[in-house]
Amino acid sequence: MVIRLINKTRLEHMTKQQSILEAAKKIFSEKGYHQTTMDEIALSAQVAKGTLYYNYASKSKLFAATVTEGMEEIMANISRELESELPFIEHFRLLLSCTIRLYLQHSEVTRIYVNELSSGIDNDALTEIKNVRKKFIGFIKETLATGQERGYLKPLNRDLSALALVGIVDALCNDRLDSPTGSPDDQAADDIIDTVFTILATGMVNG
Amino acid sequence: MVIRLINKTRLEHMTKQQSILEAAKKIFSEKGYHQTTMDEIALSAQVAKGTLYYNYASKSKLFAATVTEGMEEIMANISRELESELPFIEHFRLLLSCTIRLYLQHSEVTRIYVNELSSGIDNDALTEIKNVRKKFIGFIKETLATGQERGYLKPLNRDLSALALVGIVDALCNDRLDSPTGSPDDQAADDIIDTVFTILATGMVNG
Amino acid sequence: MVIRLINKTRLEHMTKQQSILEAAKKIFSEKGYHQTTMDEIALSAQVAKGTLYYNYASKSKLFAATVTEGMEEIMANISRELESELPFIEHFRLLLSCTIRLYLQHSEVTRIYVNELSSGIDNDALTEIKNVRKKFIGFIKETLATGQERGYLKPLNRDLSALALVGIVDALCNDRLDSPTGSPDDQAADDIIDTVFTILATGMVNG
Amino acid sequence: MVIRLINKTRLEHMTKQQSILEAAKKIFSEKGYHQTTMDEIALSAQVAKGTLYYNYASKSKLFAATVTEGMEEIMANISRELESELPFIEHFRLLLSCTIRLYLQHSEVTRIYVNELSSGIDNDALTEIKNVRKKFIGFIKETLATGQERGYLKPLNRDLSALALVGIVDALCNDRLDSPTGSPDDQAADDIIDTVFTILATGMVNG
DNA sequence: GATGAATGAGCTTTCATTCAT
DNA sequence: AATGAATGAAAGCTCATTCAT
Repeated sequence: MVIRLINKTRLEHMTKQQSILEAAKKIFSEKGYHQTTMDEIALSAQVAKGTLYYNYASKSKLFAATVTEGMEEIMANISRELESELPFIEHFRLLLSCTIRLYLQHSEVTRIYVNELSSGIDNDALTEIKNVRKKFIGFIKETLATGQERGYLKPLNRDLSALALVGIVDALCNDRLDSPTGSPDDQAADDIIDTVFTILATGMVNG
Repeated sequence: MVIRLINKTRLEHMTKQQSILEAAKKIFSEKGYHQTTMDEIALSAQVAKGTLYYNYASKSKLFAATVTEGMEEIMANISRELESELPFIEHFRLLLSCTIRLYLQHSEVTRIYVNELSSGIDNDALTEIKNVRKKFIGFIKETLATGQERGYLKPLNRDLSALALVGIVDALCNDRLDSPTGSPDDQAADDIIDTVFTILATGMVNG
Repeated sequence: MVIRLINKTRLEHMTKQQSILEAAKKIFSEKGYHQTTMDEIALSAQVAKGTLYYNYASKSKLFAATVTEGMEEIMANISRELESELPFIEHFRLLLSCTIRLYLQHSEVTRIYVNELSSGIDNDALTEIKNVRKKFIGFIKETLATGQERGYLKPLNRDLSALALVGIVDALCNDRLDSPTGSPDDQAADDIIDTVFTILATGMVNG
Repeated sequence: MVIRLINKTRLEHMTKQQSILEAAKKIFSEKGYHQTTMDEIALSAQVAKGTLYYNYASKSKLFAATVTEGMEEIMANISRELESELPFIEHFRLLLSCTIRLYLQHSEVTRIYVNELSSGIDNDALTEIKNVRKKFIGFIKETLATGQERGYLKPLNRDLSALALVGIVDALCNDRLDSPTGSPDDQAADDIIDTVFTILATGMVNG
């Protein structure tokens, strides 16, 4: 078992809580929920195992905290980037492009988020995670709703549309992160953004 | 722990292999890979635990066999339904509609397929499962390729397009299966088909 | 930590269930419920730890089984010895004498039984143990009831009388077993029997 | 986990030592030694966990202190009530009645005292607790000795007699405290006192 | 082919105790 | 005198897998 320790000097500037969360994010992302042990996280965060439990009631709570914290950061970032006033279609493109970019950038969290939504986490924690997902989809839905109200978007079922958007993004980003090259280069991100935008904006069918 | 046994008279017409696979499908689908134990599967299939290992080398191999067999049946069904000669756009709609219908119909398998692609299955078995997914996406890609070659579809990146299609279908069907109403009624399926078709064919943006 | 293994040749004539129960009886008696670990019992019974759990659902269930089985054997023995037809007062003395003798003989079980009735065993198991105690007290009550009905005994509250009898026996036997000399010799048993009989039959106060 | 805090205004009039002892008494009595954690005691006593260790070297020492302090208070009370000059038989009845009354009144301490004499407390502390018990029995023995010397009581083995007395009182009071009605009412106490007095004074046998 | 008792490595979790502040 | 974050040894329990029958 190879455990890469978090860079020492970074650790010194973190509280234990932070370094636990950091370590958890990394290892959950690499190995998935069930193949990650609390021992590994403790080792990687350079704290005693008891310290994990002093800060988080259980493995699943730590997991939920990891995902929640990570996704909320992503959502906050997207929100910030979308604040500018732009024509709707530009706005829509921006939504897609920054979502995809942040998905790929925060690959550790999103990998967990996309892949581990089921798989035997206890119910409390699972509920918490599903709530983040709902929040994220609700967030997308708002933009779509605005577009529909102003007549820019077709009056499709909003829930399904938002789900569709998220589904595309999940699938493409996850495949990208799974492919052997590893680090998401800009070229790949641009390809994904273009394809997703074209499909969602104008569909696949010609003229 | 409630284990619903498979209907007795059905069991009598099955080989042990089949009843194991049947039981595995049901339980993996209900509880996910990690929360399913070999004891439960044996109990539900009404065979001894040793018999599981007599037929499948390990839990993960049994899991892989379950998914593979299930998805291949779905793919065969889709192929069969697509054999008729139709104008391309009708063909495309048919692809979507029967994919979605079969996804919802075979909810046990597809639930597993969508949710458990990561999560700590050993590598051999994981590879096998990923191969089924590749096969499925390749299968979608073919139809898209035909459409592009004949000029019906825009010349988008084919891999990404196929992934996008599968991603939308995964997301919408899984959400449907997850929602409290439980049994997938036709109304819901039709909604999904319409929305997916509209989006993929003509996009979300108006005129 | 010193674990005395059960005599090898005896082990060969036992089923694993029996040797587990035997080992559990010995170790629970020596160290009490909480200081006994499942590892120790497994080691002493010469089975794997998993085997304990294959046969008993939990530590507390194993404990309950140990006490129940042991006490029921004692009760069966007392019953057998009381079958003869004797004048009531002889019968009463016999009840006391064989109870005390068997308490001291089966010191492993009775030590557990007297000392561990509270102390944090989970509720299911605790209920089971308390039921054995009730059964034992009920058993004593019957003899007292007979004596009262026939006019040999004073019409005292039967529950309290039975409790009193058991309380005296518990206290004296337990003190005896606790005292450094260890092995309960006949002299001590006879002293206890005489004292208990005198007190319970005729009281402490002089004529 | 429900922790009832000690009444605030009472707390203000106590030293930390006292409030720790008070909290310990309550919680040890409710849950037994092993199911009580130092966290709970600290919480209930409204001090930090470190403060527990500042005042008592270990959990078992705190436990021993709790029992010792409580039992010594009971013994002091009994002594005080027995100071009056009475005919021996009245004196004997008074010994029983005030012992039983105080047992039931101080149910928190006596419950601990009766139930937790074994169960894995470390040896130093255990010795201390056993000493209190010896002291209590010695205390009873004195009264019995006086009675024997003056010819009021039969010349039975004094140790065993004292043990018998304590055994009866333990068993009846503990059963009473364990029974669902909860609060020990006077009726119950009187029943116990009468029964115990009759049995110990004149025995169970008629005429 | 089929069985199920037996295994033991490995996991999460608990909690008395310590010690820098 | 008092604190409470941090510790880590130790425990109960799970379950995929094996193998004698």
